[in-house]
Amino acid sequence: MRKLSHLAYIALGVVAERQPCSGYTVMKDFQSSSSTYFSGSAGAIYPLMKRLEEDGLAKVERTKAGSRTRRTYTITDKGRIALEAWLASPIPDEEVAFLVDLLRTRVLFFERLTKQQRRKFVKDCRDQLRQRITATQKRIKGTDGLSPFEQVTMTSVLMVDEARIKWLDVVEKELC
Amino acid sequence: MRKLSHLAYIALGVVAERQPCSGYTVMKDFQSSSSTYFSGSAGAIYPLMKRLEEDGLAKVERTKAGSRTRRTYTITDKGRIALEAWLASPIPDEEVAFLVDLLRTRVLFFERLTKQQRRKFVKDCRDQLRQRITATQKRIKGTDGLSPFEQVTMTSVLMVDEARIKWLDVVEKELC
DNA sequence: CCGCTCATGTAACTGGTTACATGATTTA
DNA sequence: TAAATCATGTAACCAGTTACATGAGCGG
Repeated sequence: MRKLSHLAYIALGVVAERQPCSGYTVMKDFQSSSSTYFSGSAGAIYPLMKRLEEDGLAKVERTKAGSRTRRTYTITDKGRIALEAWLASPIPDEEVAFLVDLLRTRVLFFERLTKQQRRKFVKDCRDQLRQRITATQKRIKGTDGLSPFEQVTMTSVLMVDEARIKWLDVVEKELC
Repeated sequence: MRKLSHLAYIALGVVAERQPCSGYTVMKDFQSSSSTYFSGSAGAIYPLMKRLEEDGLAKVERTKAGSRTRRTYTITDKGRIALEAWLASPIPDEEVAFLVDLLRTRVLFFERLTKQQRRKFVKDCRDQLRQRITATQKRIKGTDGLSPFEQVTMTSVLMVDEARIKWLDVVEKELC
């Protein structure tokens, strides 16, 4: 069986959680996720769902709706095993290290900015992060029916954003 | 002019910093970077350098070395303007939000793991993060000739990793 | 019946990836 | 002089992206 991408594993996890569900459900899940790494575009999800089915990780039930086929996915035993193996497998160092932060990247080239520009950058980022934090807090408390797993996942976003703000203080102190 | 990718801007920044330099230098810079988002593969960098030249953002000086051509890049005025525009432009929300954390993703599906497996996950992650922190600290202090910009950038990695460890404490408390 | 959301899909593209190949130069 | 590293590149591939198209079904 071909190696699964991160997108594939996450999609499989979504199916496991929300089954029986449509590709559309999976797509919407990605789109409403607080992480923006995957856009959750139709062009990514629908072919992926097909692949999951081809690989026997999910099974699909087809129903007719007028001229169209409606597809409802459920996870198979094979899919469950693959998902759990992924979840329980030792996390490779590269995955632990796989962190992207586009703010950090820009500071690498701060040399080319004037102090004013740097201060503006720091201020803007701080404002945006604060907004994001408030929004995330609201989402954690406000959304009912949020599983503890989803809550803790969002807490991660919160804590990392707080760390990023603290880091901005360092940036300001050291480089402005 | 075509829109530049993140990789392109970063590469342009590297050229600006290290010029005159070869594509190989840029490649090695990516590979030794503490961020693993880009692999810095030859297949990405060399075509990219060509694109930068085509777009007039970098200029290249060709010298002969035996049967091969050696290329030395420097940034052009146009390139400098593009780079500074990128650096000084307001950071779009999506970029602030563009954070990937593969540990977080897994916890989303923690439901499928036993408490033991969860504890193991937390322990493993914590160990790996601690190692990473130590390594990063060493790199900050140990590497001589590290610019303050590079130092602060690495500090970001440090602070975020520390936040991730604290988050793991929450995971343990709430979910194990 | 209009507009919105649910739902499914495809075509063209893009910007990466891995893997391979090979020559030049330095150093032990 | 052999091995390592510097240096340049390409071919095949792949998993995403955007943009487009279209139909079903429901509420006002």
